[in-house]
Amino acid sequence: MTVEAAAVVLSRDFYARPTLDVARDLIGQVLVHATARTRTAGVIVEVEAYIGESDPACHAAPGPTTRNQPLYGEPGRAYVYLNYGMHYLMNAVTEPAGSPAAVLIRALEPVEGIELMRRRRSRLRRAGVPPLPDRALCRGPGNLARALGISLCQNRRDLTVGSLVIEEGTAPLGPLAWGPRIGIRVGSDRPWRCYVAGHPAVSRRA
DNA sequence: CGTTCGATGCACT
DNA sequence: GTGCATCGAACGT
Repeated sequence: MTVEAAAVVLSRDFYARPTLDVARDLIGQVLVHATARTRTAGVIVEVEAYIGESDPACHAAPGPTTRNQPLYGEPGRAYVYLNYGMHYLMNAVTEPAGSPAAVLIRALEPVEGIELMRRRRSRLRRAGVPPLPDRALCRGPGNLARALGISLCQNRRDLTVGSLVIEEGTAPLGPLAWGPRIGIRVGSDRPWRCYVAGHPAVSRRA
């Protein structure tokens, strides 16, 4: 007889803290999206912090707008938006309500529902093109959203309860590294990207 | 290896 | 009308 330990879901208090602390502590936790068919899940290995109206790269930089409203709201909720017209990017809202900030999830090491991930990621590929290796399924924020089936429907969802949650991880990962955030045109001086050094699922570039 | 560039939708000015 | 918190195909070396 086998007994599985019940997964512990991260509490709201976890998110209601300084964003850089939340970013660091999210590494190694497990992002889970359960649909009617299957659970897809992966260990977080790369994140970026976006902190306040004074951060020019944060969506709160222009002040409150329709789109960035979730950033000002309750911590522990999802902030999902469409980028470049084709990719959904998922954040976890941080800091107490009224303090607009979030952590962008940039890469996962897939652990569950890998075949479903591969199906969701499969583009129109010619015959003979090899399938994506596991480490590439959730490498990059747009890719992981697609692999987990995350879209605008998940915007504002409570990450502490329900079908989209972040659970406590168990296995320790390698040493962490900090560096400038990727792909932004402003605010790249702040070293607010945190990732597992040398992990194969971490997105490249610089 | 490396770099460039087009796809694509919508929030914001 | 402008500009993205991207991705991957298509080049060049």
